[in-house]
Amino acid sequence: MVTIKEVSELAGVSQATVSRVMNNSDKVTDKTRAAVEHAMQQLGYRPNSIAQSLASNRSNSVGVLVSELIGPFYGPMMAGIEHELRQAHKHVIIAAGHSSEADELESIEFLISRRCDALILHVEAVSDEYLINLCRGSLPVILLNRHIEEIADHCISLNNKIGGYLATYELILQGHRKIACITGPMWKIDAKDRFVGYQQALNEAGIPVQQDLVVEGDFNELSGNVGMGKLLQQHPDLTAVFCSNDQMASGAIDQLRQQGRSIPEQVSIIGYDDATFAYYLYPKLSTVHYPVKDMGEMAAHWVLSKVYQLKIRSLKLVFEPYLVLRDSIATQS
Amino acid sequence: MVTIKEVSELAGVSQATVSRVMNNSDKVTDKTRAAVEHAMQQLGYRPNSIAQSLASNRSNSVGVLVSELIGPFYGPMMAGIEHELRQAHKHVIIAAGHSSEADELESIEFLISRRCDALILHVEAVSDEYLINLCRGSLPVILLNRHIEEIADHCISLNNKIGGYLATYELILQGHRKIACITGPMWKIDAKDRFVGYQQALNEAGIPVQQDLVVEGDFNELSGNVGMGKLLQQHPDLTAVFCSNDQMASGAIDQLRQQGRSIPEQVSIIGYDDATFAYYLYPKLSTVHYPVKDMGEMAAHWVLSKVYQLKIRSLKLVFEPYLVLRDSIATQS
DNA sequence: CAGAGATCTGCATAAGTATGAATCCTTGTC
DNA sequence: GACAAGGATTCATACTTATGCAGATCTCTG
Repeated sequence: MVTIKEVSELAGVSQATVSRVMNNSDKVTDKTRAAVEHAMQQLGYRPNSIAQSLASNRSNSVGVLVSELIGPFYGPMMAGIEHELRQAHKHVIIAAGHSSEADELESIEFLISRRCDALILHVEAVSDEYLINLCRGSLPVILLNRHIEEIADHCISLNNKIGGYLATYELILQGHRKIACITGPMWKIDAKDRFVGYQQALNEAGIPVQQDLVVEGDFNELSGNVGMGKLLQQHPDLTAVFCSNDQMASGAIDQLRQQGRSIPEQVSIIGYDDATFAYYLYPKLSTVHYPVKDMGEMAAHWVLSKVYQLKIRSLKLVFEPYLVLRDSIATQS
Repeated sequence: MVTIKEVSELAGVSQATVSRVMNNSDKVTDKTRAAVEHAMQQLGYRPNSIAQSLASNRSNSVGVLVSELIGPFYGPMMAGIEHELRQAHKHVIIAAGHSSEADELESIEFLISRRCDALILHVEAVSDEYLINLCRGSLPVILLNRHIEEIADHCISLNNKIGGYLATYELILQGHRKIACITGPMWKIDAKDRFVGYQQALNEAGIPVQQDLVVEGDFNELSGNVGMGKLLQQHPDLTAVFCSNDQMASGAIDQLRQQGRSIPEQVSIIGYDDATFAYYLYPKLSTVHYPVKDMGEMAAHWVLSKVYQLKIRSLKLVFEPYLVLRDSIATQS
């Protein structure tokens, strides 16, 4: 590998000058710059970024930890992050946490030991306390899809209340009154917020919230299927269901179809997340779009601005979801 | 940050000894080892992996380039790679190429300049020549999902002929005789091979291959939709279709439904890839499973064995797909 | 107990770049 | 032509760890 030294010798300057040419930090004459650049060309010089990192105490790499690499979330998120960071010539080092606390902690250690300049975390299992502590440290950390009040300025999250509200409001708007809800696991703040939005929309429309129109799922498909079964048993006359994510919506659709109910003619369905497969469901699922990619981009922007001093137009920390209307909702008269 | 020096001072040994304790390369007395480890504990020492890399000329990182981060493919692939490499404490640096030659080339440069110990590439746009050259260099490179004869031992690929064969064979087995095919773009070797498998299965069954039962698509949904339209126009009596990927299968299903054909009762469909959404289609799509995750794992194994001298049981370079039968195929009598 | 041999430890240097301090050179002024 | 001012360049050192070689210590044998 050709080093800065060889370049300097060929160009007839010192190593320091070559370094300065690369970082165009200090003033360099056009003439010497040209000479150096020519020498670099000629030798096919590539700076050794490891050595750069050691000397500058900057690794130029950002660690990204996601709870799961598989699933509809990770792709768009990573795409957003990678795209933005790369333009700034920063490296993305990834790690997966597999939704287990031990794994997530280990992954964070792993990334720290790699001397990442910043961390973008999409974690589930790790405790608030740990994260608060982490953020208080010297290593810049941004949390994706998680909101912790004490370190709110380190959190990029989605306003799930609005999402739940929008979904329910749309159903109301289409004339539905008997609107069921299959929630996510209520210990998850996301699930809770979405449910809050649901209640709020009903309240505003003067429709009482009936406890037995609400079933708690676990964000997996099967629970949507089972939940739908329960709901139909108790309320055969319901006309619409808000599912707290698309997986459960898919399960619910299966159950409805099994019972011979047509969608959306007899029962309207709305999901949440706008996962890739939502489009492929039949009928194509109307849902609440979760702007994961935008949020990934924003996390990258945050890092670029806080860590690498790039000027960023604006930093938005709380995102708002929006409706994606497809074919799973019908007007109820 | 606490360095090896501080550790050595606290432990009362030299830096070299501390280094040896970490790498347990040379013999170290249990006593001194204990002293050193105690000191490390006490100071909360974390080795600086940047410095390690510089000194050892090993970055312990593997560059992974994928053409697209979004899409059903890369999640499982990345998961497979990350999982295996992490167990060996290697870092994964990712880059996306966006299916453009310039971007892919730049990404490769980018990863090389990061001094990756090896590269795992999933590229589309870059030429064979370039890759052959790259593989001839000193940096270990493995190609995922691409087969180039000259460097076959650097390629992990899927036997697409078998896949096409299996899919078609299954349709024949279910009694179908009038089997159409929506291929991918024929300049892609994958698409071609899948089609070859289709032809072979028909030949073996003594069914003539009819050119007007074959339509060329572009792997996107719309082309499946359009292609299906054409096929139905010319052959209203066809009973089965082999689609060269799941996206096109989805498009074909839409078209069939639009024309009031029931699936699988009137027309059977089989896809290819087993993308996540295949399960969510209606009817749940029977398809050919593409073992992306396994292939990602194998790429990681390859790297671990070639670059880091880990012992790996076996290296498999050509994978075989298998059928996943769900609800989109019916028996034809 | 001497001495050979084996085992362990320390010294010194190397890896490639960044950067503050010091020096050199250029330019302009009188 | 001398000198100052300021810009361009170089010098020297730092960043942190790995490792060949030499030296130190220990173990065992005769």
